[in-house]
Amino acid sequence: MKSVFMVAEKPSLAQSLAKILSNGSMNSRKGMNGACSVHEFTGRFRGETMRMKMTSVCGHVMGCDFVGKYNNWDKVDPVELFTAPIQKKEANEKLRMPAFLAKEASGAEYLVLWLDCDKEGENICFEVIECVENVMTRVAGQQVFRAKFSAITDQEIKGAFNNLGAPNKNESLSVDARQELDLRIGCAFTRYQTKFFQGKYGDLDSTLISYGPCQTPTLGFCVERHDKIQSFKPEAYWVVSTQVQLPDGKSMKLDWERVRVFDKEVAQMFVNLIRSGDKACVLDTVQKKGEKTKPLALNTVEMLRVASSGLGLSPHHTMQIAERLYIQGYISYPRTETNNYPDSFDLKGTLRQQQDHPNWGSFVRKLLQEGMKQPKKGQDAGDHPPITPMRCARESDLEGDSWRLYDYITRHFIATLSPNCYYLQTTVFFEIGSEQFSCTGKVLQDPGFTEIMPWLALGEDEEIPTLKKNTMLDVEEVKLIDRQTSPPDYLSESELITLMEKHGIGTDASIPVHINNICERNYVSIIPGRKLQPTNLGIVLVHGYQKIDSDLVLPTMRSAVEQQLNMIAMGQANFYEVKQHAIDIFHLKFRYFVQNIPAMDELFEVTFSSLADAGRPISRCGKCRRFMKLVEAKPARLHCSICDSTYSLPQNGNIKLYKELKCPLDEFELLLWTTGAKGKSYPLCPYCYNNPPFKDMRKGMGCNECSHPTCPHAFSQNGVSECVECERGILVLDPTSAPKWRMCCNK
DNA sequence: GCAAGGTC
Repeated sequence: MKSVFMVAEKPSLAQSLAKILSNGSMNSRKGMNGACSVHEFTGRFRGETMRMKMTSVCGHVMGCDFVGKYNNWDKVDPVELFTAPIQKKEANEKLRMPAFLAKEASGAEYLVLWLDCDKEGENICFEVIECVENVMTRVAGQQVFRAKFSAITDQEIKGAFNNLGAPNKNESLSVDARQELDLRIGCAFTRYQTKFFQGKYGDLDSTLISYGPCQTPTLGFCVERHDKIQSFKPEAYWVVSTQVQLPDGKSMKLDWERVRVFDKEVAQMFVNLIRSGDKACVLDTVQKKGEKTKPLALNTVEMLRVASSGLGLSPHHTMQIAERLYIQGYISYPRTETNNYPDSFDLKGTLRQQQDHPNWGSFVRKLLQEGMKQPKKGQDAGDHPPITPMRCARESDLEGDSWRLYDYITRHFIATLSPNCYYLQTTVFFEIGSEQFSCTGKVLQDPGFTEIMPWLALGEDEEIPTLKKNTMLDVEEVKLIDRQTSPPDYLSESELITLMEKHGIGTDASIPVHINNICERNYVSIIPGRKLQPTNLGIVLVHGYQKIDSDLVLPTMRSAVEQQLNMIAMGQANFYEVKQHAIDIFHLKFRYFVQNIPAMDELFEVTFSSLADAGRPISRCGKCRRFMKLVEAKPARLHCSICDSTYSLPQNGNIKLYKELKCPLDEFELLLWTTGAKGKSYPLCPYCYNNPPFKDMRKGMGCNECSHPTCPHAFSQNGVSECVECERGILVLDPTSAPKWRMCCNK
């Protein structure tokens, strides 16, 4: 019997697809890599009964990187990265994906690709083909097919299977081009900046001064807001505050139709005008029905916004929690752009799962009884259905933030099927001495969905009386109040997400990563209310780009590049030409940036202190015998101001002088690195650590004798260690025993 | 030690 090999983008999808295509009768087993499952069944394909095998990858099979020596920061000038050779390598070596695919596809006559229907998915199609084409059985005619589907429903999937096409090479090539561009540009700028500024300053407090086409514009948004705050000039303005007495004797404040004026004399004139009319005359009373609409079905970015502003959770943390809730079966797939339920979605069934819930069961039962409402019509991006609860969980089933996120997702889902919130709005218009005023009040009529999302509820009822036209009221007060305009606040995380989405910076899956990056690199700090306040480092970076080449930080840069790449995807432009053109432009931009780096450096100079001024003396240099300074700001390193040399150190630990012992090889004083909780420690020579003394020694090399992490031989990465025998001598690696190093005592 | 994009 012939066989068909099928591949989805992720394990969960392979399972759903196999279930549909096999009508629920399949044999499943774990694949050899432990991550992917294989589902087998028999079915009909091209008029024949065949063996079907459905499995998946885990996202991209391959990634790209520079070849060998170009990964060495010390041996390669970053400008070479624009022309350096690039290779594809396994995205995750542990998964052994190419081997797994080749093994499972072996002998199959047909390949059906069920990867996500976007450009990345198209690119993964060709990665899969590359892995399996040589192990398939050759038969006449088309052997490789592409399924195009827009929802994971019976009808859609079976329809796609009966109407297969071919993978789209152009779309895949546009992804190849993007990967290569991002790699060359990002790495060239990052390495250059990092080396330049870390070689000069001691208090940057970031292990990396990175640049990227997504992270840098993301930082740009935060600094833009900071600049607005800094350059804000408060302006004085005046408002007229008036109060009238109602027929029942109560007082009521009125809103001035002019709201405010920016000229004191004009304001005073209005006050005089108003005071000249002793009564307030009712011009009209208008009543209208107001409506607060329920939310759209939940997609990823909306979830991230709400989690940040409402739950105080970072996007990165939110995705980690959502991922876990998904794996445990509590919610649907959490990465989706779609905020419209597909027609086949079992809304009622999903709602019924929640009807016995202690927190919202009674609301759900009432909703089911009175008839749930149609959800609002949103956008279908063709990826996954909106994020919804998949089974009922109580507060005791989940912990802390997991519960809070599940609680939100479920309330949001219920709200999308609830009625809108209705209220009655009454506005009374007044005239006092030819100036107009009004007063508005809202009275709740039906809370609708706000009952399940109480934080969106209308405020307290503000009932105001309906007053007949021409009613005259006493004016109790006419006051001139002086105020000042206030600066905007720092950019909130949820505003940032909106800006990124609007400018096409990052994707639903990568937006949290970019935001996390600019926090971890210490370009911004999170202040209360999850607002992003740029640090000095973040500010001088962005201002520096603006001085040298503002394109580098412009939010339009990413979309401009993507537009070019879309030409490749649509077959309207040649892959090599477009890619080379973009590389050439950024190559020039890079050279220009390097030439003009003093413009950015001027900003660094006034903000940061030089390496020579930073740090505290700790140990003697083996060359000049003077004390070197330990620079403790990230990345921790040693600096000898006499030799003007910097020596990197192991990170994330404490560095102390080690018994004032000297390295027998180079006379540098030894240091002891210790790390907190587990109390790991080892002595090292700062020179040997950076310049391995023996051939074939690499940084971070473990024990080459027994590879045990606590074995004293593990110190071999530094070339020296305390002698385990006499505890007095120093062990050095014996190069005569290469390639198996051996320690020998110098005493 | 670099980017951004998939996903676990």
